[in-house]
Amino acid sequence: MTKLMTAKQTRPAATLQQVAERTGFSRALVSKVLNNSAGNIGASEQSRESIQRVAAELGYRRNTAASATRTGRFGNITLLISRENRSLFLPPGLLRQLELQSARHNSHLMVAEAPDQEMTNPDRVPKVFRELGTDGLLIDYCGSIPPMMGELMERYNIPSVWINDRRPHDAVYPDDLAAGRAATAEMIQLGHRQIVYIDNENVTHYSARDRREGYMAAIEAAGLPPHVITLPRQPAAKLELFDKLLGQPDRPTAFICYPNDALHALGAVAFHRHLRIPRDLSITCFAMVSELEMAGARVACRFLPQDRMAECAIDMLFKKIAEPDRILPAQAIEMRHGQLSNSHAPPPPL
Amino acid sequence: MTKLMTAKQTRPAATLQQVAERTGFSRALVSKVLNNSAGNIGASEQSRESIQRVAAELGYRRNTAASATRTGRFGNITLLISRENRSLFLPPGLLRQLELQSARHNSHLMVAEAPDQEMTNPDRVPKVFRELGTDGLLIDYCGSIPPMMGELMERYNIPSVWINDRRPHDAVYPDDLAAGRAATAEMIQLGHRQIVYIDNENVTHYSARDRREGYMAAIEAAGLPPHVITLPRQPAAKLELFDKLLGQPDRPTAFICYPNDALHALGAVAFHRHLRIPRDLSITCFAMVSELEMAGARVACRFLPQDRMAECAIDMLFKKIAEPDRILPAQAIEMRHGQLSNSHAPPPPL
DNA sequence: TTGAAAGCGCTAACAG
DNA sequence: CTGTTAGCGCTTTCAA
Repeated sequence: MTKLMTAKQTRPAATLQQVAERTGFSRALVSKVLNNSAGNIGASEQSRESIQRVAAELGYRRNTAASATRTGRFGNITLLISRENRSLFLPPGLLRQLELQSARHNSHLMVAEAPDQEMTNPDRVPKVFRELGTDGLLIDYCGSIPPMMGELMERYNIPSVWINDRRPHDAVYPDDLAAGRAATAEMIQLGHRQIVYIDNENVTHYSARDRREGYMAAIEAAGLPPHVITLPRQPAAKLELFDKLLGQPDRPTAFICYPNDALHALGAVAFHRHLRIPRDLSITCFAMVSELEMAGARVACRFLPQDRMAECAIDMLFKKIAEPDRILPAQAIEMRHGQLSNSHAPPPPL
Repeated sequence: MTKLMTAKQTRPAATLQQVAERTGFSRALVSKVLNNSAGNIGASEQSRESIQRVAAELGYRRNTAASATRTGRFGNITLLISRENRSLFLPPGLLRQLELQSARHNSHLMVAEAPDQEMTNPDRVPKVFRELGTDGLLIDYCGSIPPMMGELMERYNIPSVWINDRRPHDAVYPDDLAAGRAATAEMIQLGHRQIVYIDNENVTHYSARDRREGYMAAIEAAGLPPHVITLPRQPAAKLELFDKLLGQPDRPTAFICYPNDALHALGAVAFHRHLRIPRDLSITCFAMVSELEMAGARVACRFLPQDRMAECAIDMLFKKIAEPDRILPAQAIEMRHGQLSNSHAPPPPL
């Protein structure tokens, strides 16, 4: 008689077998009642009740692994994130929304780090590639995919959806172009003629490029002079730059920028020069939240609705899992904005 | 005539069986060679080579679920995060470090949201509780645990480690008390006598309390007057407050604060009043990075080393998984700091 | 409406 | 060193 070492650690959890024995029904029936979510007919009202009662009593929990072994569905999807910072975009809110949406599909969410560019050692390939254990991949990897990873993905052909990367198919990303254009158009609409776009210093991501291009498109369509500034690195230099800009007689009246360093340096200078938001200066910025605070003012932000993004991506992925061969068109998510009146007003008479 | 390949099938990766057939060896041997990470003796050099070659050829990948079914180990751990924002602390860096450490143990990292306080509907209990499918739980839930969750955890008794919550056992958290004390002590050491502590407005987390207590302890030990300020909500009010403070003849010379709103409002006012950092004003703050930028200056931060935190937590969890009954003492992670000289100096002669 | 039986793919014990 | 055998817990026919 072989004694199987069952990992004893975790379980006061009963098995189907045990529930079956206690109720007097077969495992098959018990399985149907407990784990067949879709209208579990095939058992009488009485039997069902009794089975459910006993299962609850015994603390039955389905063994995910066994179920997966049998059905071929693992009941989880994997969020693949880049190990390189510049290729990663994962605000906590997005992660949570992804989890939420994943749970709606009764699926777990796993997180795995994608291998580095230089990785070649097969031992260091992440488990998600080495083993067969996930139903689909949500790839959050902006920029170029490491060659090895591409190979692996081709080879194993796991249903995948890309987020945050502009690809023609199987992708979901924010509509940064439209966001940049809309942000600029609003300023123009209000009457601004000197609209400065402040670029994020160390960003290579397509989103930065797209937003700027949106700005350019709107500016050019209105026949206005474009004014794009790349922020210097030195903290003091930022202040100097803004101070010079705002000290001109023909100073800019509107700014579009990324948050943090740029925004706060601008805020400090504006405060120093007694320029009030939005009376003397209109500002908008891109962020993950609807508004930010900046030296005495609230600034309306153009932000990505993370819930929409997550819902779209996860739904697409499950469609992909259901029909792996079908190529799905990419979806651009429209960005939203906070209360514009907080930081938008017509330009002051100069 | 072979059938045309139906477009990209989710090719069922080869099984042990198939590799066995192709090599002529038994499944058992093949399994030993391919999946027994620990020095796979039990097969001759030749056999091993042949098996590995064929496995690679056929694209064999172990089926995680089947393996788990057999061994009772799922090969994943779950990060349980709170659905309520105020109880969640999960900077992206921490998530990645957790994944990294998890991978070191050859384990996947899953993410699940903990149920709300009021949740009672058993259908909405997350899958991680409903099913048996994870080896351990990393609980990131600061504050009081929802009663139902407590019940579930008691009942199912999954090996768990708490992060970010001060518990006597099975927990890993930043040493905020020491951080608050150290931050204050450094200022005192430099000769500051008017040291202001700026509280985070809407924080109920123990960390805020601990840091403040650390401040109080250091201040009292030095026989200095404590000065704790809670920031007002209105953006303009913040500026006013700082302006009043810094306008006094006997103004504070050092600040300890949380980043963002407080820091930037302070920065704007300091800039306006021509107070330079650190010549006229010393500042330190708590953050997730070693330094922050603030109106023309770099501010040294006291920050949590996320890699240490993750390593500690994950190692503890795997210890717990190995010996579920053993109660492990909690670990406080010492916080680190950036380049102090950037924002620390002796107080100016007033 | 119920149950018997046949595996899913893998691994561990035990022989040879 | 290698193969045989017996399951892990679950789901799915198929028959009663």
